[in-house]
This record gives sequence, structure tokens and C-alpha cells, in this order.
Amino acid sequence: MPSYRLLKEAKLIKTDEFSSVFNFRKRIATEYLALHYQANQLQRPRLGLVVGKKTAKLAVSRNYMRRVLRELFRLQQHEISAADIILRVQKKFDKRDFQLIKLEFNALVVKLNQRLARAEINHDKGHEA
RNA sequence: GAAGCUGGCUAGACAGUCGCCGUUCACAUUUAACUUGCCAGUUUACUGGCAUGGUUAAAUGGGGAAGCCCCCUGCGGGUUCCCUUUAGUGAAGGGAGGAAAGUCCGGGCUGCAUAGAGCAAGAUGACGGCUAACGGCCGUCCGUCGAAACCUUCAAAGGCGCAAGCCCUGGAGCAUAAGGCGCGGAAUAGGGCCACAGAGACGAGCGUAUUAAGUUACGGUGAAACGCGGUAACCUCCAUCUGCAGCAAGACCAAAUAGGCUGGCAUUUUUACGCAAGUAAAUAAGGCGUGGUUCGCGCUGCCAGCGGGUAGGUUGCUUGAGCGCACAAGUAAUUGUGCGCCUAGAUGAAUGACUGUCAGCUUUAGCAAUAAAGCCUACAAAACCCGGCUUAUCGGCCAGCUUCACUU
RNA sequence: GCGCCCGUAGCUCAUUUGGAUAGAGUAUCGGUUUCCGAAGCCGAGGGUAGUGGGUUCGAAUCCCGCCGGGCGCG
Repeated sequence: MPSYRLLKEAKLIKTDEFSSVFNFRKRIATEYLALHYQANQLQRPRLGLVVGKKTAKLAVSRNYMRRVLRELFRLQQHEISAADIILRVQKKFDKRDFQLIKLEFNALVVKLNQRLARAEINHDKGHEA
């Protein structure tokens, strides 16, 4: 039985960790979200969130977006391959858009897993060659 | 009853599943420290072993598998087993606001500075009170705004009436109610400014008339005119207040790397002192890098300890000018006494997601009861803590004030 | 947590200090020129100075409260 608890180990904390993911320069974007990622050596994915003041002026709406994304990550964490992920909100959304955001998030996860799997294969091939 | 206004309270409710952050308790495991008893070595103080001894502190995850059980059938819970690792489960109770906001004032707290006074700079400004303090609050005075009511007046269509007039409607004006707003000191302490118009705009002078006499009166404009005006939200003066910084304050613990200090080791040669050991000063050798080589150029070893200190962590961190009730003092702000209560502490930043029922609002249908659909709400989220101010705000409830009309 | 600056025509800026007509360039529209355009020339419209209040005879300008935008320090 997998646990859906969200632990401190599953979060990106330090500025260095954030910058290293950004510098890796891999990015998947949809209308509302942008996902930066970098494969890590841990057994689990780690999440960092960026919600800029530019996307929503009010702290309330920024907090809402953060919490929704964290919840989605929490429920999906075992389907996501091991990588450091930063979710960046590009466009404001609220409670009415929840289903839309859920679909976008799922699409992002699928895409991410595909890309990581492909990278794994290429990496192995490179080793054999 | 109508209209206008003021103040206070509240900020959907209940239940379920998963999840987050503190607090407390219980038991279990691991680690560390201290301690008790026994045994052995050896000696009068240590070392080792044992107890599944005691106390304290800290931490308590991750992955996998099949079956069974439970219910509100789910991304659910329970149970069993395996792998890895130093390593967890359960229970109770709590978890955003009236503005948490803007950061406009005032304090607490903390560090630094500080004999006293002054200058500079900034702030405040009726009078009296409240307060830890304030630019806040309360009371009074003053100024100003303030109604569809009252009063005055005007207009016009209609109604009633023989007529005077009345009713109704609209416009204007006056003085106001409750209430709102007000940086509300000083203009002979001094300086500056006062457009256009006007003869003249801050110094008095000019014109006309008049008189013994610059004696007296008047002067189309203009906000202000013959006067020792107006303006201090122009400079200024007077009175009062203010040391500077801010929890990223401050305190403690403390990696890696570089550098500092101390000690030891390694090390070429020369000189001085000394019988010697050695001490002191200078110096290069050696090694490494560059280079085909000599020359040349650049760098200077190892170990231990100490202190400062960065990342990081802990603390400050929530019991406080606290909240509620009662009584008393006071017109009130507020204060005193008694009793009761404990109410968020995150730090890439917890307070969330989903579901159901009932309220609430909107729309549609309907005479109505009600039904269906939608919204699950306004403004908005703590970041050391308080007292205010200002601004944003869907509704709901309660209390009070003023004016007018009607009834008794 | 502190500190500072800016909002004027559709756009870019003057006028603000020291109060009294809100002005220039560009864009728009009309005319002229041309076979038709462009450029040029002539003319016109466009503003209650971000917003609300106050001081004053008079406010873009002085004072206060909001709204929006930007910058700096730790």
C-alpha cells in the first residue's frame, strides 16, 4: 500500500537546488503551468513551487494555487519518476479552473515520464557505444 | 409609518475520507550521557563483562508482495509477511483576520551610543481630560458642510370651490436637526508674495471737494482700497516632543574550503657565540608546474591544537498595556476590584483538497407552497508583539438619535 | 523590515522650483500639391493634469488620504 504522505524530503528547499534545476534548462509548458525538471539520484521525486507576484497580486490566490499544486503532486507522487521538479505558474487560475488544472498537471506528468524514460535509454546507449 | 444618520456584533453550519503544522500523554525501538548492583583483572582508583537494571535527552523513515476483514465502495482503513535502515505507533486537544492589508503614526522588546546643555533636522499645535505613548480617543467651544421635512418665493398642468384660496407637481432661496468634516497657535519679531482690472496693491502717495492746517470726507475696479489688509498647508517666530537602528534586532551551537595564531616533525649552506649540545641571523638547496634541454619564470612541506567565522541549525517565539463576566468611580474616553479562561507559531513558508445534507444568494417556471439550474461566496491570509489611523468589503442581526406625518 | 521616485492629448515629453493662457513633436482627420500615392505646406479636433478632499481670491503646481507603476538598501 503506497503512502500519500508528503514529507519534507519531497520538497526542494535550498536556493542551490532551485538554481540547479533552472540551469538544467529542461522545460515543459502548458497554458497555465511550466514544469522545469532534472533527474535526481533519489528514490522519489521532489517538488518546488514558484508562484510569482506577477501572476497574481493577492496573497490569497497565490496561496490557493500553491496548495492545489501541492495536493496534486501529493496524490500523484508515486506515478512520477525520480526527478527534481519545479512547477511555475504562468497564468492565474482559481477554483473554477480546478478540473482544467488537474488535466494539465496529469498531461505534464505523462510527458515528463516519457521524456525521462527516453533520456534513460539514450544514456544507456551512449554507455554501450 | 416615511426619510436621513450613528454605533455594536457576526463573517455560513454539521458530518465523512485523505493530507499539512505545533502541543501534551502512553507504550515500544535505537543512540548517547549519567548512575546502581554483581563478577573478573588489578589495585585503592581505573578497565572489561553482565543485568534485556534505573534516570534523562534526542530521533523514530523508505520500498515491495499476496490473501483476508471492515465500511459511507474510495486515489479508503485495518491485519499479515519480506527487503533495507540507527529508526513508531496510538490517543487527546488546537490551528488566520476584522481588517491579518497599506506601512501612515505611537509604544514594548533587543543591540549600539550616551556627563550636562545647546545647534541642526523632523514632527505636533483651540481649551480640558484619558493613556505606556501617539498625529489616537472622549467632552466642550469655534468654523464649515449638511433633508424629499419646515419656512419664504416663483412657475405651470390638473382637481375642489361662486370667489378668496386649498391640494398636488417642479425650480430657486433662507436658516437649520441628527450627523459629517476641519495640520483650529502667532500677521506691531522680521523677510517674501498678492496676476488681470484699477489713478493707486501694501510704502504711502494721487484726484475731487473742504479746512487756519495732510484737517476732514469721498474715490468706476477688485478677493482685498486709503487701514498699521490677506497669506504662516511661503520662509519664519513661539510652545511641546524626538539618541540611532531594527527579530534579516540580539544570543548560542557549528561543517567544508581558504587564511590567522601556537606547538611538534622534516630541511641546504654560511656566519657569530660555545668544548659540546644548541641558540640567533641570513641564505639557498630540494620538490612541483611551464619548457625539447641548460638558463629562466611562478609556487612552497607534513601533523596536531586553538580562536574568529561562512553555509546550516537552535533560540528569540508567543502569557500579553491579554480575553470574558460582574460590581464600583466618571457626562465620556478610561480606571479600579473580584472571579474565570489559555487562544496559530510556519520559515521555498502549515491552516488544504474532495464529498454529502441543511441554510444563504442569483436566475428561470409558478398566484402561491415549491421545483430546477448555478454559486459554494464579499474584502481578503499571520511572519517579534501590542495601541491607533487609513483603505477594501457580500450579506445578516441588534441598539440608538433627528425631522416629518398619522392614531390614541 | 526600511528608504525613495514618478502618473499631463492615442504615444513621447515641456509647463511644477517661483501659483493666474496647458504647450510642443508624433499619430488622427480635412484641405493643398500629384495621373495616384509618399514626403512637404496650411488648418482642425483631441485634456476637468491618476483619483478624492482641503488651503487660497485663484491649484497641473502647496498640504493630506487613496489608486497604479518603478527603483534602491539589508
